[in-house]
Amino acid sequence: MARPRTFDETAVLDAAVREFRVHGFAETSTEQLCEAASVRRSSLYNAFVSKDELFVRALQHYVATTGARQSTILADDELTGAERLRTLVDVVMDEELQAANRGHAAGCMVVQSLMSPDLRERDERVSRILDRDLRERLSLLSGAIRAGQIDGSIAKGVDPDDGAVLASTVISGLRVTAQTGVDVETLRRIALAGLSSLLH
Amino acid sequence: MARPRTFDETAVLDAAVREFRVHGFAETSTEQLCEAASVRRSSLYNAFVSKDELFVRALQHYVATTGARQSTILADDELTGAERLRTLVDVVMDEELQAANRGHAAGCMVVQSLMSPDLRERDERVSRILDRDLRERLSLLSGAIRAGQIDGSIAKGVDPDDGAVLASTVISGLRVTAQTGVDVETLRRIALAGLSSLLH
DNA sequence: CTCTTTCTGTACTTGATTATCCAAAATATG
DNA sequence: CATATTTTGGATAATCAAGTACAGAAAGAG
Repeated sequence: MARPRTFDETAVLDAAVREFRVHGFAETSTEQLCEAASVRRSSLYNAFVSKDELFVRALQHYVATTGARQSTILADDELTGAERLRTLVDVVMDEELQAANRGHAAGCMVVQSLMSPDLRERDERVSRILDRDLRERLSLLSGAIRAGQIDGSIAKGVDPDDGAVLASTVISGLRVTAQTGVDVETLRRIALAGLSSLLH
Repeated sequence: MARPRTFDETAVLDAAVREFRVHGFAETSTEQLCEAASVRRSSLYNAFVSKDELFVRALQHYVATTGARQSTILADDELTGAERLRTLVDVVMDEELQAANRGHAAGCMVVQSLMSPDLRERDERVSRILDRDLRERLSLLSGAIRAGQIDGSIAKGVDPDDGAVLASTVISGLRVTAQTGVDVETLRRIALAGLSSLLH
C-alpha cells in the first residue's frame, strides 16, 4: 500500500561487501557505498539507518554467504577430508583470481575487521559476528579433518582443533600475501605447502 | 642557536608505531598520536609536517627496526637454517605475548598497510617501503632456507623462494589469528605446523 | 645581557563526511 | 480514481578530525 523500492536490499549488501572487503570500514565513505550500489543517499539511510548499521548487516551477509559456501564444501560426504580442504583452497584462490582480473586483491571483511580492535569495540555485534563465524568455521574445519583421519586422507597424528586453527591462519595469511601481487598459482602452491602437515 | 626540542624524535616514532600498528592509519587520530607520544599538537606538526608524513616515517622506522632484528636472526651463521626460522617464530610470539599482557594483539604495520590499497595509492612511498621490505624479507628467508638445505636441517625438495613466501604468509596469518585471542602457545604450535614442510 | 631563532601551547579555521530534512514522486489499496 | 504511505532526490545541517596561526617561552650566540 505504498511506493515500492526501486532497489534490492540484497544487491545493496552485496555492493557494500564489495567495497568494505577491500577498503575496510573507515576508508569507505557513504558516498562510495551509494555509488557502488547505485542508490541515492536517502534511500540508503532510509533502508539501513546508518553507516554502522549497514556495516553490521554487510558483515553478517558476508559471513553468512561465505559460511554457507564453506559449509557445503567442508561437510560434503562425497569428498575425503583432504579433498575438502583442497577444494576450500580452490574457492579462495578463485576469489583472488577474479579480483586480480579487476586489478586488485580480493580483500576480506573478516581479516579487516579482526585487525581493527576499534571496530570490534565500537559495536559489540561486530565482535559477536566474528566470534560466531570463527567458531563455526573452526568447527567445520576440524570436522573435515576428523573425517579425513577416518577416511585415511589426513594424518592421524594431528589434533583436529589445531589443524583447524592452522587452516584458518593459512587462509588469512593468503589474503594478506595476495595483496603483494603474487600470482595466484604461486599462492595456491603456498597454501598447499602451509597445509602439508595435514594433507600428507 | 635556538631553543632545543624537549622531546626525542625517535621516541615519538616509537609511540606512533605503537598506535599505528594496532589501530591502522585511518583509525588513529592525531590526538591519539599526541597523547601516546606526550607531545603537543604543534610540536608534532612542527617536527613531522602532517599525519601522512608521520605515518611514512613511522612505517619506515617500523620496517627498519623489525628488518634489522630479522636480519640478525636469519643471517646468523651460528644457527642452522631451521633454527633461524624457529627463532624468528619465537620473536614474533614474544611480541604477541607482550601485547597480550597489555590486553590486545600486537598488530602489524605491514599487514595493516598491505590490506589497505587506499593507503598505498595515496602515497607511493608507502608502496615503495612495503615492496622494498617484502623483497628484503623474502630474500633473507630464502637465504636461511638455502642455508638450511646445505646444513641438512631443511628438506632439499622445497623451492627456497616458495618457502620464503610460505614463511611470510604464515607470519601474516599469525598476526591475524592472534587477534582472535588464541593463546600464544597454541599460536606457536600452529606456526611450526605451518612451516612443517620446511622444518622436517 | 640582549637578541635571534626555534619550539610550545591554545585557540581557531577549514575541509570532509556523516546524517537529516522535506518536498515531490510513485503505487498498491480501497 | 483518490488517498494513504513509503520511497526518492536534492539540499542542508551537524560533526569531527586535520591542519594553521600566533603569541609567548626557552635557550644558545654574540
